[in-house]
Amino acid sequence: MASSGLSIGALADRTGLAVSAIRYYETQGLIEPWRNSGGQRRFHRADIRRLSFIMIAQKFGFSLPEIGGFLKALPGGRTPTPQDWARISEGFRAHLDQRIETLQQLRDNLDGCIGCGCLSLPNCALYNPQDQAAKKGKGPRFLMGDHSETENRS
Amino acid sequence: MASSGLSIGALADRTGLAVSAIRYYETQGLIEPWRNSGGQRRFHRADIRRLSFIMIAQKFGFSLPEIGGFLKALPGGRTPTPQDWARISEGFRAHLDQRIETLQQLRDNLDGCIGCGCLSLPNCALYNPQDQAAKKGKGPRFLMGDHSETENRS
DNA sequence: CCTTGACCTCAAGCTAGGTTTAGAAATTAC
DNA sequence: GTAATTTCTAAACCTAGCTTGAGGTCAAGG
Repeated sequence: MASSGLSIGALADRTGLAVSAIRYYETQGLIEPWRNSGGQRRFHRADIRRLSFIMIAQKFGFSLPEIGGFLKALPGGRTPTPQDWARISEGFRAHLDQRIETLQQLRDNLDGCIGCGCLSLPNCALYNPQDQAAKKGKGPRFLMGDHSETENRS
Repeated sequence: MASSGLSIGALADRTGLAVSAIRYYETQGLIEPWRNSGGQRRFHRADIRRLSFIMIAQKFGFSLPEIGGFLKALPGGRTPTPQDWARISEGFRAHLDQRIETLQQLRDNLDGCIGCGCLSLPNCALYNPQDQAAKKGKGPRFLMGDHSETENRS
């Protein structure tokens, strides 16, 4: 019966995505359906998983191009195996750990700034233009110059 | 000399922000300059710190409306003291911890999915529509229905 | 066969967070 | 006092990630 692929509507139902979103992902190269004789898109059942991966990665804050990069690790020409998915998920997890660590570093720097009570130190790690905080010595951009704690208005 | 407030350009120089960005923040209610006799914006020196807080909070991924919410905790009518800033930073930190924890929970759920190798369990915590993952029992949206691991193409 | 619903393409619209541009007025520098 | 710089407003434009709408086609059911 359904041996000739899923319609876009069926895929939308299975994933919870809007039809328009799936079409958009196609324009972004994240999914590549084929067409039936009438020109309608047809999807592999494995694409359900592919779209689900996209949704999950978005939850983690990755952009569509980044997600496309992850998906390139999947084999072309055959249906990905569970092992393929496990491999891509591990690579994904590494990026994720990186992201969490960066946030934690930023938070710890914030703690330091709460400690000093100023939020305005020129050498405050939070003002480093790189997300890699606390890279002291590497020409920290002088974002804050206001260091008088008790100025008055008017 | 400069006792009547900072011009927008001076503030831009002190913070590293673009002049246009500062004006935009004003339209979003994040900063409220007064006007001089010629109609030009004038800013308090304390606004340097305010803008820096905005920049930091953005690094952490908060939206401008969220940041506006944090800033409402600052006193109106007087220049915020270091203590004021320490207080707001602590509230901010709580949101931040929450955000990190949510990410970690998601990551741990991903680990579970790597473990099961499927990425397609209907009860997988990652498919919960809420960012609060792992809320089993609360009618998890059935996002994935594909559970045959070895289907073939064509 | 004929209707209805799903699907097609293309273009425009939307939110967030801004930047750019244009023309005019204010301020600063010499 | 003039020239250069800055600032002003308003509107248009930009990217990401979509949604909506118009107008037309395809597919499935009775």
